[in-house]
Amino acid sequence: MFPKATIARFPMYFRVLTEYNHQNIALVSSEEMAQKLGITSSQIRKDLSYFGSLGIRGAGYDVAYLLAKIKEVLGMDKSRRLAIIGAGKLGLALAGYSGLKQHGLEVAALFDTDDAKWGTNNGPLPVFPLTELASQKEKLGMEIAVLTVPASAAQPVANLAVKAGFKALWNFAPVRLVVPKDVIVQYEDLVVGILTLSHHLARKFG
Amino acid sequence: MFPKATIARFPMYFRVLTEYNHQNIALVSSEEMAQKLGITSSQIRKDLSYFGSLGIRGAGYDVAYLLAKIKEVLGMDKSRRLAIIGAGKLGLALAGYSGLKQHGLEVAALFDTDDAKWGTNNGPLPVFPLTELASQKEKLGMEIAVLTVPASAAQPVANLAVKAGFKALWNFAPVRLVVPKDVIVQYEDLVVGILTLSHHLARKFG
DNA sequence: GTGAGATTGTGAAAATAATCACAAGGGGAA
DNA sequence: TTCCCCTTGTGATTATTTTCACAATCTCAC
Ligand SMILES: NC(=O)c1ccc[n+]([C@@H]2O[C@H](COP(=O)([O-])OP(=O)(O)OC[C@H]3O[C@@H](n4cnc5c(N)ncnc54)[C@H](O)[C@@H]3O)[C@@H](O)[C@H]2O)c1
Ligand SMILES: NC(=O)c1ccc[n+]([C@@H]2O[C@H](COP(=O)([O-])OP(=O)(O)OC[C@H]3O[C@@H](n4cnc5c(N)ncnc54)[C@H](O)[C@@H]3O)[C@@H](O)[C@H]2O)c1
Repeated sequence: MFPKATIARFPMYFRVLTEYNHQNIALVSSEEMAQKLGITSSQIRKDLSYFGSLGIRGAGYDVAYLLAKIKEVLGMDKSRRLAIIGAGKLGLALAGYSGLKQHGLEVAALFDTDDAKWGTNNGPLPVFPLTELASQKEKLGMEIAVLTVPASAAQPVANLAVKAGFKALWNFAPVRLVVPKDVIVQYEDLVVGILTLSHHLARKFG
Repeated sequence: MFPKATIARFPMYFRVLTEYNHQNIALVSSEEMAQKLGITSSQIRKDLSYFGSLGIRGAGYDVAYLLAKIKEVLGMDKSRRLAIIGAGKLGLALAGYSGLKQHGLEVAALFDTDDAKWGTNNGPLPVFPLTELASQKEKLGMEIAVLTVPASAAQPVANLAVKAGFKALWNFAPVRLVVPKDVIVQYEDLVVGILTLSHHLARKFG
């Protein structure tokens, strides 16, 4: 129903709308948002048109209403709970990232095979042995598994997550995962962004 | 010359080719790579066709040669040095990420305004006061500035980076930056990935 | 050297995404 | 109410990306 490219822009819209909301601005035009976001206003209108007709001609969009709609389509209307598997450098950084909560995403627990990491010494969040993944999933109601383990561990960990009942995996390891087709995997490859920069530098300067 | 979408897949190709190389496999077919990567072989052939004709019909692609070509186009033939600005949770995770070096990217130093972070107590890398950005850029030969500062600091920090002569910024703060048009900004919005998952979960389950 | 089998390279077609351009409303002043 | 101004919503157009399909041509076994 919503194009992928449109879904990918909604988080950005969510953030500027939240800002307008805090400033008690009730109406905002596509042109105003476009300026702030560095994209075209027709892009915004086209994206929002997939909701049906929710703007007010001559005036703009109702900030609070649009915000509610975007939250709904992104599944932010109820808070979703995450399990972070791999309490290493990246896993702990994500666990302490306030941006997640601001988008309705709550890290409920971390998991690791290293017993030195177990317990609550790493901050407010508990680190459990990986063997407890399935039981804690039920207890804490977690829906999304975040994979921040070394590449070599990613596939076995994914298998465990699938067996534990996770239907959505957010994978930071640079590895393609094989999973049943009712399980969705979102790959996060940070190297792409910086190598794109490197590519442009190489073209321009050498 | 190379489509954006193609450039975005090169890092992935680079990794499987490196793997084949370590296994002393000299030739690889597009179908073999495709299987491993979960994409179509025609996608791979089309991507590689922008180099001109470098495969061997009936046999496949020369792993070492293809690797060299991809390195070249991604600017990995010489090692590029990075400055990480913001020695917080994410900045330190990136500083300790071995994947960067494996792709020819070397973190040379971190910068922070917080004097408690200055020095070399955070590991092998020095953390400098932000005021030294320009001078250290020259001394260490850094080309890319990585912004891992709070959203509110991102624009002022970007201004400093531009003034220091950086022509490429890798920005993790959820903020659009205004920069001169000879400066490239690559935005990294981690929330997009996980909200895409959340969206799918909401469609499927509610 | 020849033929069978494999794999590339690439035009053409299809799918997806972005931009354009303007008719259709809605707001608000007088 | 009427008229003017503003902004949406969207069909049409253009751009980009992916997929298809197969001729071209290379390898290798014999
Ligand atoms: N550090 C970064 O900034 C960064 C950036 C992008 C991608 N990544 C990727 O994220 C992953 C983690 O990177 P990192 O830098 O945090 O590494 P890390 O070594 O700091 O952390 C990995 C953690 O996973 C744990 N672990 C190992 N095997 C496990 C298993 N089978 N089950 C559960 N836990 C296990 C380890 O004990 C460790 O705590 C890697 O795949 C890396 O490529 C990291
Ligand atoms: N933590 C994550 O996993 C994560 C994920 C995605 C995006 N981000 C984004 O990355 C940025 C940093 O996040 P974090 O979690 O590392 O925060 P953090 O608070 O741990 O680190 C921020 C660091 O920036 C420093 N700083 C503040 N103002 C500065 C300035 N003007 N110049 C230089 N340094 C300055 C602080 O002293 C601190 O060390 C934020 O914009 C956040 O939205 C973080």
